[in-house]
Amino acid sequence: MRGEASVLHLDLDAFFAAVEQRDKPSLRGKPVVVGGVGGRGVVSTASYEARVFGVRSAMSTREARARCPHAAFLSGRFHAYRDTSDRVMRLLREVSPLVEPLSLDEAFVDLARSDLEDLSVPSVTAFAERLRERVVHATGGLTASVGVGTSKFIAKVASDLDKPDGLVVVAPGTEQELLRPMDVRVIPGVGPATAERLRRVGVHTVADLERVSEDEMVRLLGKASGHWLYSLARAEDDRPVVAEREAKSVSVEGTYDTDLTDRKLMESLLTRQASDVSGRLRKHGLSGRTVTIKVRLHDFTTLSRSTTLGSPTDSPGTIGRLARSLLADLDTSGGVRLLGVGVSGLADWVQEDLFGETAEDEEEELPEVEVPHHSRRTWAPGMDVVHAEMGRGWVWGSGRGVVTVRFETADTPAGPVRSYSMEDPELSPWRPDESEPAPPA
DNA sequence: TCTGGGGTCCTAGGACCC
DNA sequence: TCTGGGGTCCTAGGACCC
Repeated sequence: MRGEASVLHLDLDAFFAAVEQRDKPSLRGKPVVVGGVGGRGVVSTASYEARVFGVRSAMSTREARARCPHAAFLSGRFHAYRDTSDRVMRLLREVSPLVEPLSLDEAFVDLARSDLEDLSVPSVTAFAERLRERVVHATGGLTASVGVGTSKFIAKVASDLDKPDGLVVVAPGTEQELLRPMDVRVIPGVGPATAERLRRVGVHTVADLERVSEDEMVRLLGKASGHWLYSLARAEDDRPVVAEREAKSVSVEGTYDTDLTDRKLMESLLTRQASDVSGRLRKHGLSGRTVTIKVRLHDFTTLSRSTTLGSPTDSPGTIGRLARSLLADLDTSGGVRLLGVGVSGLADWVQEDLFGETAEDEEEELPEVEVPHHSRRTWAPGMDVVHAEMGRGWVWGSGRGVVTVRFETADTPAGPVRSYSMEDPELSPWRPDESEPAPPA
């Protein structure tokens, strides 16, 4: 905790929805919901017009539709969000070299490293107001809520106090009186589970929490959380603003509209995910030693299995092979709703292959295939898995704009199954009056 | 047809080593 | 017959964040 309010937290208001409203004037003033539009999608961001109807982040899209049927439901344009976010982060870096992005729409800025010499409350307030105006200008009209305080914790709490389009500067020395009446959930790290544990011992507010001894807190919540909460309850937070943080893991996962039961299909999907992970590792010059798969069963139980190599890899073949072998040990007979692949234990170098590049280490090229028009019509966004005959292969559709084509060639009836996915925005919308071909046997 | 995706951090137990 | 103790690595699961 510093002597002056020099930590700034900026949060773009209803960011994804605001970008959509900026780019599509017809959506302005109307409820907009960005998130998964499939059968198992959840809301990522709701515009303030949609929040009036009780639509919230992390709510299932199904429920959001029930609450606000007339909202525009959009699946998101991440390039546009990334682009707008970059503009904001660039602007913040003009203000201070020490900017810590937390996500596309949030960042801490260390004002102690800015050109602002006078860190008094009036000076910081005027500075933050100017910054908010510059954000509006830089983004083509998006507003931001800003909080400033003597620590990250206080700055973040402050930015939340006057949303949207607000500014709160917490004067040094007033932190505890601000926090005491607040719910314990304002403390970062206190989620539903911790809040429930605290509630059971009669702790609801930060003031309640302040009365609990450090030993008691550690007994209740474990070492790390106990000490952490003990400090934050007293507004003690010395975490520095850190500009560069290295990635610790890279992962890809997907939830399917219909539970998967076909092991061959699961293996195909893992293979595809492994290649996506590999691509992202390579793009950033990374490789990792630990490969993990994540499997969520039909009843939402979530399993993970991992294995660690002697040296790091970024090879799609290696990652895919390990992922498939980890899956082999799991009982998925009840159906699988989510599959994922991740790599951790990252190093910014790849082990030199002492024996030279081996061909089998790379996944073989998947075939380029033309998806015939008749199969496109059978695809439906958010619908159950769709099967369509297609020459010697057949098409499975799952998830918006993604078609997975799977081949079982006539000459190798029991041979290897290969698959690839393609994204095709033209595949929607689905026209329900059109008949579907029968699924393959 | 409740419950995304991409992350981080923590805990606890077992293996293994000295 | 006894059965310490610290450190590190690995695995699995869970809580949490945006």
